Amino acid sequence: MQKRYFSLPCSHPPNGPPEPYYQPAMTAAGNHQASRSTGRRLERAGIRDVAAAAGVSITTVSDALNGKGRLPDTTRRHVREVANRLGYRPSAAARTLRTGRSGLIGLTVTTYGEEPFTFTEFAYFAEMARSATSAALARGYALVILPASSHHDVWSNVALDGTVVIDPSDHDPVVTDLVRQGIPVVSDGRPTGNLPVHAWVDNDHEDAMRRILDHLTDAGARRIGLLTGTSTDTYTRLSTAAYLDWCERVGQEPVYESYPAHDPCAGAVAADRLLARPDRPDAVYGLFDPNGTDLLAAARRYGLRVPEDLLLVCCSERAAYATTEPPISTLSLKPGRIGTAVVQLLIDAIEGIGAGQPVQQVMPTDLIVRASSQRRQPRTTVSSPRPPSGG
Amino acid sequence: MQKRYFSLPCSHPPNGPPEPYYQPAMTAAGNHQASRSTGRRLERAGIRDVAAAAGVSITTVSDALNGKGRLPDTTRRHVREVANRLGYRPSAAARTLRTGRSGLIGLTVTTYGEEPFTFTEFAYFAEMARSATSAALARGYALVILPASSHHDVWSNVALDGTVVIDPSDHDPVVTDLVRQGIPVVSDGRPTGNLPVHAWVDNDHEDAMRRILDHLTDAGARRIGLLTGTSTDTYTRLSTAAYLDWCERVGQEPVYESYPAHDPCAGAVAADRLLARPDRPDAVYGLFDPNGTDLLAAARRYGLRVPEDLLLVCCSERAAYATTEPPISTLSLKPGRIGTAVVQLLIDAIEGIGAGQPVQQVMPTDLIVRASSQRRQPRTTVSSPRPPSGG
DNA sequence: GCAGTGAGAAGTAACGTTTCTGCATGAGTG
DNA sequence: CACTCATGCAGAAACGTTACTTCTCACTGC
Repeated sequence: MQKRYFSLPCSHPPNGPPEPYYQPAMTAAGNHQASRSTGRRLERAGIRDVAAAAGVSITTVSDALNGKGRLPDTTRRHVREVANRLGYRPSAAARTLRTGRSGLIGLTVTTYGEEPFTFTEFAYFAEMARSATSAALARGYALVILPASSHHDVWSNVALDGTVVIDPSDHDPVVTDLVRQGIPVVSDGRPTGNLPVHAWVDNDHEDAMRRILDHLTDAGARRIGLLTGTSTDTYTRLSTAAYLDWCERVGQEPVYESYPAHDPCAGAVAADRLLARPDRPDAVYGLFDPNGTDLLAAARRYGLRVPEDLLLVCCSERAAYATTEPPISTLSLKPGRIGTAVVQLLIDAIEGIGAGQPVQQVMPTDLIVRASSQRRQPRTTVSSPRPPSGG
Repeated sequence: MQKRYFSLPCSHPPNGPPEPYYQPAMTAAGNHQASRSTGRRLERAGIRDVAAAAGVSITTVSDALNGKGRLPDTTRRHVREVANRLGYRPSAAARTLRTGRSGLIGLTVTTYGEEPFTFTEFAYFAEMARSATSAALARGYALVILPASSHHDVWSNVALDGTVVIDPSDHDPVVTDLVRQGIPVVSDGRPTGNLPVHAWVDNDHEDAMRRILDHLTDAGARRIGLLTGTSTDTYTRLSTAAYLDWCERVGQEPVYESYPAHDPCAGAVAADRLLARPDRPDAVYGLFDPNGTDLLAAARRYGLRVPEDLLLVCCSERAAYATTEPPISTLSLKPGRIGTAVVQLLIDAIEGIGAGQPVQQVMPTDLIVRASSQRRQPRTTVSSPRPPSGG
């Protein structure tokens, strides 16, 4: 026991708080150590040491600490006290090897460049990761952050009970490999292609689109434009399809511009293009996080007032949109709820709850209405609606 | 191989993409399985199966795959091919148990409430975590997110090679326990008390404070106020001390208000208090992330123009401060660099590089000067400096 | 012809748990 | 009184690696 303290920069005395049942217990560990030829570094007390010190078998120690077996409370308490006194910590590796459970969940984010996180979806990811961590912890699991397209080494070096994948790409090799190994995978976002995930959680993007378009119409919009992406992920696809669908239903000619969503500059250019069109929309919804500022800047360049001349909504989790001039209405995907749901489904799959049935869970979104999409503002004089410039 | 697919909600045919070298290889695993009495779930190929299939011993397999031992390239290649064909993945748990290395690093964030992340430092934490993850991955380690004051269970359930602690509190029980187990701990932020971390990384807060105060003076400030915290963490302590020191040196009466930094509302109140004082400062530095908006709002309430009547700087990583009206100068702690440095030090300690000497590393900060702290603005007419209202 | 050498590979003991099985003992039954 | 049966515990076999030691040749130099 003292030896352990010698090598540590620890200033308090080697004798801990007074404990009952004190015996020269570490001698057992000492003998044990002496019997082993390999001199390892800092010797931690193992289950054997506890068993020897408590005068029972290792079976009894294991059972006592794990609440299993048929043991009277006296034995259980005694073993626990001894374990405590020796500072015994079970080896996670040994337990994992034996039980096949590591208590570890992978959190995988798709990477666009070298860095493991995408910046475009950062606020979303941050909140999602936060809630996922919370949810996992609450059920006794910890999250390991892993990049989707990493060196394979890292992936195979960590024992995962399951993995959460955010926006998996088509035929993601990592996901396929994990599933092939029998490791449950749950994705945030509908998997494209036929990626064999066990479950997924996604927002109801079609419903969200309809609600936004209706909201803009209610606010007086006559021609609603869309800023969308060229990529083929489900979010973009579903949203754009819902927009086109809505246009057809209400009889509006679609007015949209698409750009590669992962290119931060392209958004501003596309926003400009959209407002430069002869059939300029009097309301725009931007599918991606930076579109709010992009559109606001473009509107300024064209001398358009928001919301008087142009109504604006964008999909984002950024708190900053509450304090822009004017504040911009946003659609929140509620990443916190998603993160929680994904983790719950994954752990259910890991623990065999729900019979391993694949599950799809569609989550609602939140439309946060701010000044940018309201013609009638509470604290302002009512401005008469302006006729749209092109129709 | 087919059996594995049966239990999966996988819609594509059981035969994957065409693979070279296909043989009924799983029979090896099958026999292996048959020889064992316990019928476990999905059988993964183990090193034994590879050895049997390749017609060599498990030692040879291990050596071939790990690049060790004395093996001719032919054997090595052969073993690798067989391993590949069987889809062999070494068991991380077994490796960890045997080698004592898990390749896992804990990332611990102090929690104020129930949630594992602090919101106040969120932009800082996000960037720090991102870069720490990158740095760890680059050296073959993965990060596990763990809350500082969590159920002890989670901590002892994961085999950690080391831990990064962000802003450890006084005598943190988790840190003390980890160190007692001989697990290297490196902290972001100087440890308070005599917490026995192996190394720490921190910004040069005194230097930062001096630079900011000098900058504000250069911009015309006559009386510089400080918005600071009541807590006793080193950041607050060092910064406040440096401020007082500077005041004494230049002969200015200190003008500061402190508030509990973890209370989001208190900041706005304290900002108000600061500007309501009879000896109102004509420049303010806010130590915490939200202080920029707090102070801007307070200035508006008092009819003070920024930067004409009040110069403003605050310590934050928020990108949003670049687009406020006016844009606010910020001090960036460069969390990316910190995250990288912390991880490097930790992995050095884990791998025994640097002889286990405790290391302290002080990192520079970045002052990002924006309109809020410049009386002379590039694109504006020069406004004559106003006399400070109180002195 | 024979010890010496070194390559190539096999044998086997750990690593620290959990869990299955088994062995006593004593109390309750017909 | 033989019997079941529950209780309290111990023994030992995994779990899947890695690493240390040993073995077998074939080839060298003397």
